[in-house]
Parts: sequence; structure tokens; C-alpha cells
Amino acid sequence: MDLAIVAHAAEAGRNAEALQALHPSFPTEAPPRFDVERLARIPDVSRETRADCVACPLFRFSRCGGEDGQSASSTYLDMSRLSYTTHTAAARRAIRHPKEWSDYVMVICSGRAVSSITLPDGRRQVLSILLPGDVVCASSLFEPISGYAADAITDVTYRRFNRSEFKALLSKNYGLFERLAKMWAEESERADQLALDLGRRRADERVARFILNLAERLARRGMAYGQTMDFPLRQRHIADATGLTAVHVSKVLGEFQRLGMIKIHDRSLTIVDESELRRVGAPH
Amino acid sequence: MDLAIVAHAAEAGRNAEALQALHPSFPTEAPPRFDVERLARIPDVSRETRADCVACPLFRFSRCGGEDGQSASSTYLDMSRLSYTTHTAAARRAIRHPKEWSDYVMVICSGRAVSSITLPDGRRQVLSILLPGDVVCASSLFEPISGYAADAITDVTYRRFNRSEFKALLSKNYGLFERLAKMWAEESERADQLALDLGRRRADERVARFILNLAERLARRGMAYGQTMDFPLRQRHIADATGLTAVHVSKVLGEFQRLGMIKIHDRSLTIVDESELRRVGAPH
DNA sequence: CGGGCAATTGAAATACATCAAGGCGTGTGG
DNA sequence: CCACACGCCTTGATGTATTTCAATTGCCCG
Repeated sequence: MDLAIVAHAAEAGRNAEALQALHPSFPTEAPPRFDVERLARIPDVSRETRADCVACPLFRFSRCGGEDGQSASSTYLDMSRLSYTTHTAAARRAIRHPKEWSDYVMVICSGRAVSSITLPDGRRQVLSILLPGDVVCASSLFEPISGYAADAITDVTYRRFNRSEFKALLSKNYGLFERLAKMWAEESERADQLALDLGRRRADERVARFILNLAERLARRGMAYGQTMDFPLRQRHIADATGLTAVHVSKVLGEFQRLGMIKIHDRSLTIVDESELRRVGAPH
Repeated sequence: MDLAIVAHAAEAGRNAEALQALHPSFPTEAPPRFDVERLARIPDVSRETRADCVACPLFRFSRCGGEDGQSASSTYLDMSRLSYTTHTAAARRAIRHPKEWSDYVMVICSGRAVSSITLPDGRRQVLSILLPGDVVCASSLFEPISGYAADAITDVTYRRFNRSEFKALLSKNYGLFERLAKMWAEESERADQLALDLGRRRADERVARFILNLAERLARRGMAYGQTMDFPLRQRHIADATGLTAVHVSKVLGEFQRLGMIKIHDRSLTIVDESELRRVGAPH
């Protein structure tokens, strides 16, 4: 779930040096591809934004007054009042423990993570791959929740916002609520599609769709280089996301590569034959 | 998703006879078990409510100022301004077509229905069994959506509310928004649990949990008679809800009955050995 | 009475899991 | 710097849960 606006807007009006100190890894997340024309199309915001914000993925990939034409200026300014703290988690460490009932909402700033549910016997379902700008657990925006784990895949930086502050802001700002409602709808659809995938699609379809989905989400953030993307995921992650075993994922991926549909190399993935991948990814 | 409050509150302040004319099937949904003590605990609302509202499941099963102690009075009154129309759908007919982009939000009043997504090749995933008080498609509360079907299992009555009216009301009423946020959290959790079930549980676990979930939802509405509940579902519905085939569902249900865990007879289901069913339903 | 949907049951097929072994890269401690 | 352990990926053999196919029955409804 993109709540990029929350995290980004908090950034506005703060000191660039301080930000650099807080999370030096920020600018390295994606190659700096400053799209000046696009920025110019974003009303109000661009004029008030510091250079470091432009490099911040939470800004660049937000739909905060972006292309979709939402009126964002007032929302944007209001949200800058939210306070946050910035944290890091090393690769393979927990960002959020399943039993936690936290008063905070967490947003990923850089790196990759997974959110998942695990059964006592170890079976695990990952609900989503978390990318920069994603809220760690969407339903935690309004209520403290438990039962969800979030784990860093790569080194991750994230920010914690105070939930009650956020809600207080929300109560005064219907525009923000509108955006949230849209996000809810998207989030629900993603969850429903996941159920469809897990309940009714075969292994190769699931894996193909998983890759395509990830590619699209990255592309939307400008984090894809042509048909190539960073791919730090272990096959275990893919397996838990698609409801398969890691062994079977290995076989499916191997087959995809043998058929020339994708290429995986050195922690990056290239979609070679997109149309074929889409065909396997099957009936929309 | 319970949005009972929406449907019920719309009922307030209207004429009892007119209501009876509009949906004569209302009182027949559940045996009239008027819990006077419980009603007395609901602040404000009970005093202003007509007799027919008490019989209305949208009221009786709503959490509209109910036990959970939410302050509901102002919300309740505001919502009575929403207008609606009442409709019926015969068993096995569509309530909502997948391609529909409707300006309305639909709430089930009586009967049972399913909401589902279907692939071009016919594979179908049911996302939820709709009970009285449920919003037909939660994410349609804020945005028109498509791709979701809703079909009546039994004869169904439902109401259509105007989305923009609802949103307008919402914009003026933060209390209502709070309730919605809680609903969102619950809805998300249900979706996530569904993913876990479909991705990581075996057939018998899925079926057991499906039954237990349904029983609990019905019990919460006072629509269970001891351990027995109406069970108009076809095995095809269970199959599509659990990601299995109807044939396999038949085998699992047969086994459950042979083991004395449940009894299915004459479109009703009795949980005979609840603890065993829970054991099979497996690690919480 | 006929026809279609629903449920049951058994036999065969298959998709995926489980088990097991080997290789490769990487970090780590001697 | 080497040895070693460990996580990760691959591949083949085997096992099994679930699907598919098919035949039978009962039931409801026209």
C-alpha cells in the first residue's frame, strides 16, 4: 500500500543535512533520475520542496498531487506536521514482530521487506513485498493490530509515525480521507486478487503473475531499468508469497529461464519475453 | 463486512407500514428473539427505534452503538438521512454483475449470497459468504469497482444506497469514519486470513475453518440455534470459497460426518463435536 | 414423466510436496 | 589465509493430496 504521501510530506520543511545524517542510504535506493518535467506538473509541491526530497522515493513515487490529478496542496501542507522517527533494519532481521501491538504506523523508506503471517507449525504466507513508500501493515493505520510479521529482505530504512497524530490529522482533513479511501479500494483489490491466485491458479501462473506484479509496482516508482529490476528476494520469499515450496519455485523459475521468458542473474531479474510471461500469467 | 449501521439507520424515522410493504420477507430471516435486556444496553438508539427496526437484522446485528461501547448516537441520527431502494433477487440469480460500475453501495438485508471473482476460463474464487448486514462489496463503499460478482444463494433482499450521499455524510462525521476504519481493519484481517488459508492450509483444515467461521458469524448475529445453523450453501460454494473442487469437498464433508464432527441434513448444519472441528481447523 | 442440478463414490491422473544429495557462494573463526 | 559451516539453489527420485473423469443416485421442478 502506498502511503508515500505520509512519509514524504513529513519530510517537507526539514533540514537537508539532518536527513542525510539520519538515513545516508536514501539516495542510493534508485539511480537519480530527476524527471524535471514531471515534477513541474505537480502543483504547489514542487516549489516548496528541497532537493533531498526530490531524491526521496517517498516523494518521487507518491501520488501526492501527482499525475492522477488529485488536489493535493492543502493535504500536503497539513501532513508536514506529522512527526516521525527513522530506523534501520539489517537484511533478514525483523522490522515488526508478530505479537507487537504498536501505537505506530511504519512506512518503508528504502530497501525491500516482506509482511507475512505465520502459523505455529511454521507455515508462512507472505501477504506482500514491501517497497519504498509502502505502509508496513495497511490495517495498522487505524487500529493497533497483531499477528503480522514484517521482515527486512535487504537492509531497510523505515519511519514510524504516531497513529493518533495521524488520525487527528485525518479527522480535520477530508481530502486526505478521500485519498485513503482510494487506497483502501486498491488494497482490497490486491488482497482479493491474491486470494484468487492462491485458490484458483496453478504454480506457473502464480509465479508469472508474481513477477509481473512486482515489475509493475517497481516501474510505477521508477525503480525498473527497462525490463530489468533489482531482485533481492530469496526463492523462499517467492514460495511463501505464492503458496508453494521453495523447491517447486526453483523448478518453475528454472523452466521460465530455459524457455527464455526471464533471466535471473546476480540478484537482478530481466523480463525477456514479456508477452509470453503474460500469457502464462494467464487470463486476466 | 458489517455495515449494518448504514442500512439500519436509514430505516429510522420511516414508516413501519411502508417498510413492511417494501420487504415483507424481513421478519422471516431469523426467529424473532427479541433480547430486551440487550436492547436496553444500546444507548439512545433503542428509545428512538420502531418495532420493525427491532426485527430488522440490520439493526439487531449491527454494532451501531451496541456492546462494543462506541459512541453511536450522533452517527446514528445522521445516517438516517441516507436514502435507499430495496430490491430482491431470487435464489441462484445475480445480485451484481462482474462488469458493473455502479454508483451504489449494496447491503444485504435477508438471505445468503456470495461475492466472487471469476476467470475467463470459469475458475471462480468466492471471497465471502454474504449474510444480512453485509456490504456486498466493501471496497465499493468509496469507489465504483468492477470485476466482482455477487450471486444470491437463497432468495435475497438487499438495499442500494447512493455512494456520493454516503461519502458526503462521511465527510461531516468523523465518528462514522472511526467506525469505518475499524471495519476496514477487520475486513483486511479476514482477507489476509483467507490468503493464509488458501495458500498454506490443507483441504480438511480449510473446510473445518470455513464452517467454524460461518458459524461464528451467524452466532454473532443471533442466527444460530445452538450448534445448528441454516446451511443453504451448495458444495460448489464451499469449493469455490476454499479453493477446492466440489468433489473433494464432498469427500471431506463426508469424512467429517463419518467421524461425528458435524451433521448435515435438510439444508442445515449441526456442529456435533466442536472441539474436534477446531482441532482439525488447526493452529490458530 | 423427463431433465437438469446436486451429491456421492471409485478409479486414474497429475500437480505439487517431500526427501535427499551435491554444488556454489559467503561469511567466520582458527 | 585457509577451513569450515551455513544458507541458497538445483536436480532427481519418490510420495501424496487433490483433481479429473466417470458412473450412479436422488431430488426438485416444469
